[in-house]
Amino acid sequence: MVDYVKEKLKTFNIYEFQQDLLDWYDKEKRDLPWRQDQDPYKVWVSEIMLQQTRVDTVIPYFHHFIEKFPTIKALAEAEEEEVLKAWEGLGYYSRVRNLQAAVREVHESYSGIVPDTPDTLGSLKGVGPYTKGAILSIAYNIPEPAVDGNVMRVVSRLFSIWDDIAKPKSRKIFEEIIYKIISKENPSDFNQSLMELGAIICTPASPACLICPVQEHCSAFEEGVERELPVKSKKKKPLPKQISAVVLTDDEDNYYIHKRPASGLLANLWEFPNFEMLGDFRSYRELLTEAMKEEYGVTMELSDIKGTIPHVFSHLIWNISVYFAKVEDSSNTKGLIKVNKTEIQRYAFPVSHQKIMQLYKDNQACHQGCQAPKQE
DNA sequence: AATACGTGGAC
DNA sequence: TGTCCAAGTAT
Repeated sequence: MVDYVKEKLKTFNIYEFQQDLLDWYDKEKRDLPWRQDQDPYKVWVSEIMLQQTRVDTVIPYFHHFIEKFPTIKALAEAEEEEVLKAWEGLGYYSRVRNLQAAVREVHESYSGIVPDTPDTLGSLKGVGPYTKGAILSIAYNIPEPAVDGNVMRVVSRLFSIWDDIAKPKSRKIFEEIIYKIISKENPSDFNQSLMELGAIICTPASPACLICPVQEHCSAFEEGVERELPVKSKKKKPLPKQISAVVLTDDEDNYYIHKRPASGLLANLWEFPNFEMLGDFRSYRELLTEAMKEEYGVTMELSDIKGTIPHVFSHLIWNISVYFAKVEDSSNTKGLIKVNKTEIQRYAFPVSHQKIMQLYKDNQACHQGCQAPKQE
């Protein structure tokens, strides 16, 4: 452990800190659906969902997911298509593919019991250092650190730690501190209370130090630097890309859609056929027509652009120009699958393509409305 | 170590 | 409108 942390720990009253924090948590903790019990499976699902995702966003997904897949067995035996559909719109879709793979391993190799040892638990797909510690502590009451963004922010303020929390190696510093200060009597509530404090009081932009239950233990507050911490280096800007997409239909109102590869961006999700436009923007219609012919063997008459849908990822931006088209020969659609407008609801799409579908539906509704004005 | 991987909300 | 996220993991 580095010297400046050792120094801070000497004057840190661990027992009183635990008492103050846990008392506050008892009174103020939010009533969240994954806090009903300590079922390791439900704790696991909630921790995966909560990765890089806000509590308010997760709540409805958690209810639906647990209702649909209430147990390890249920999730292990479910179709991947159905599982992805339950995750639709949550983002970071590899999380749920890894979760199901790991749950299947637990089901088959560990009699359906979520492992309670760091090595075995950490060997499961999608279970990294944070999630491992969260499950061990929250579900099994084992005093392991669960260091996420909240904990790094809170602890960096408590001990005035100026290391850059965006750097991977910084996490070790925080884990060492947690090992020293974690409650051995109640590691479950201790870890959760630290995260809860970060979510409610010790927030990034304007921490509510005046009502903080552990204000008197906080080095950053004492020094008046709580707004300067934590140090977090910035990430680079997303790279913009021009995409053209086609809502391809036939005379029977079927859609022709494409399944994305099993790895990489939006893995295993469905999409409308689309291509990155690298050429001259004046010839995008021709580029798109050629690409559709080459990639899928599709010939069609392309509409004008019906709209543009921006989609911002963390590392890139799609500007999706949307076209409509009817297939000329529906037997010639290699690599696309045909679904009717009822069936299409069973397939999981990224949000950008849900918006494309909505654009198409709105356009149709308007069209019908114009042709058939309502009667008096 | 640095980058890929989603989305919607807050300021 | 732009910027920064929010209970991270895999490669």
